[in-house]
Amino acid sequence: MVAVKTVGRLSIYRRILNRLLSEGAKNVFSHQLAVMAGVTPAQVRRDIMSIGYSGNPNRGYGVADLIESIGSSLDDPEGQKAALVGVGNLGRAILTYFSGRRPKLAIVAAFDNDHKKFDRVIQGCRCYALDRLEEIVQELGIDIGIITVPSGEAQKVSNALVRAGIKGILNYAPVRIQVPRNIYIEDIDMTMTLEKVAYFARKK
Amino acid sequence: MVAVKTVGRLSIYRRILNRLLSEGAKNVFSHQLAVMAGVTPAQVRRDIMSIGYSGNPNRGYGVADLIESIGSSLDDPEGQKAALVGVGNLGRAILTYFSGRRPKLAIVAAFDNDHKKFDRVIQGCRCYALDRLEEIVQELGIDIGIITVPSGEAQKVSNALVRAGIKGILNYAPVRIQVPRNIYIEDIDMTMTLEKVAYFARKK
DNA sequence: GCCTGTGAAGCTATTCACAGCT
DNA sequence: AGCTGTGAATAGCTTCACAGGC
Repeated sequence: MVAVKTVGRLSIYRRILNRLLSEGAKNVFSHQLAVMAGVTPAQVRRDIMSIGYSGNPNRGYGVADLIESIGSSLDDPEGQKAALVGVGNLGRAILTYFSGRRPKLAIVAAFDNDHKKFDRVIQGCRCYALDRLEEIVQELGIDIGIITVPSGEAQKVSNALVRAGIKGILNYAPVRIQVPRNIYIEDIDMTMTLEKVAYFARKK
Repeated sequence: MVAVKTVGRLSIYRRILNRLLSEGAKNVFSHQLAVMAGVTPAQVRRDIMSIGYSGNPNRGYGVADLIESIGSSLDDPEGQKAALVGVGNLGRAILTYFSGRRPKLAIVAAFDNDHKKFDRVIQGCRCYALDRLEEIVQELGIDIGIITVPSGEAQKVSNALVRAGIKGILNYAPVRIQVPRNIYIEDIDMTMTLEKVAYFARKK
C-alpha cells in the first residue's frame, strides 16, 4: 500500500501528465515533473519508484506509460462511485469541478433535504431526498461519501453513510466526525486553511 | 514562529473552544480537546505549549484564556483583509462559509470578469471587475488572495495579486502556481483529495 | 554528461513516559 | 489520583549523494 502523501502526489503527477500527453509530449524527466508539481526531483523519483514503474536514464519517463502505471495503482479497475450530500454552493461547485473528469471515479448521486432539488439533474448527477440515502447508496453500490452539509448535520449524515456501507468519506464540514476505524476519512477545512495562510502571510 | 501544522491545529482548537465557551464550559482537559479535534492528548499539550500558554494540572486549560492566547499568536492585532478572485459556485461557497466568522480576518472584496456580477454585493462583499484588482487591493490594504478561477487563469491572477503586494495565497485551482519565495502559498486540491479518499476506501 | 534508482543520512513531527504539581 | 509540561525516543518523510546505465 502506497503512503497517503505519495498517493496525493501521484494524483497530481497524473493530472500534469495528462496535460503533457494532450500537448504531444512523449517523455518527461523527473526534474521537469518536479517543477510542475512543486516538489523536488528526488521526491518525484521516489514516488514513481513506489508504484514500481521504471524510467529510462536517457529519455526519462514515458508519459503515456506512466499515466497507465499510476492508474493501475490508484484506480479500481471496476471503477468507484461517490455520493455527495448537501447540494449548496459548495456541493454544486464540486459537482461541476468533478463531472466527467476521471473515468474510474464518478459522483453518481447527490442528496439534499430541500424538496425543490429532488430529481433535478445537476452536472449529470441526480439529486435525491436525504432520507433515501441508505437505499440508494446500496442500490448503486456507492462506496465514497462527500459531506458538504452544515456542521450541525455532518455527524448524522456520516452515520447514515457508514450504515449504508460506505468505505471512505471526504468531509468539508468544519467539525471532526467520529467514524469506525475501518473507514478512511479526509477533512478539508477551508477556514483553517485560510487562517494558516493569513498567519504566514504575516510572519514570512 | 509556530510550525505550519501546529497553526492549522490551533485554528481547529480555537473553533472547538469557541463552541465550548458558548456552551458555558469554563475549563477543558487535553484529552477532551484531543477527541474533539481528532488528535492525541500529547499533541494538544505540545501545540498549546508552543504558544506559551499553560494549563493547570487540576482544572486543565481555561477555555476563555486559551482562546485569547491562540488569538494573540495567530491573529494580526490590526486585522487582515483578503480578496477572492473568481465568483463562481466555489467562490460563493467560500464567501458564505466565511462571512463574519472571524473578526480579525475578513474577505473584503471579490473579483470576476463577468460584468453582470460587478457591484453586486454577495455575503456582504462587493464584486469588482477583474482589471481593477491591483488598484483595489492596494487601496484597501488587502494582503491575502483566494484564487477560485479556472486552472488556465490561475497563474495570471496570481501574478496580478503578487504585483498588487499580496503576501499569502490560498489556491483552489488545480495547478501549481509559481510565486516569489517570499509569498506563502497553500493549495487546496479537491480532485486530488477525492482520489486519495477513493484509494484508501479501497485499500483499507 | 546527464539521467534514473536507491541506500543512507537528515529532518520534522509525533508519541512516550514520567517528574512535578495540586 | 489524575492532570500538565517536557526531555527523550520513535516514527515518518524528504533529501543527499552516488553507483550504474545509456
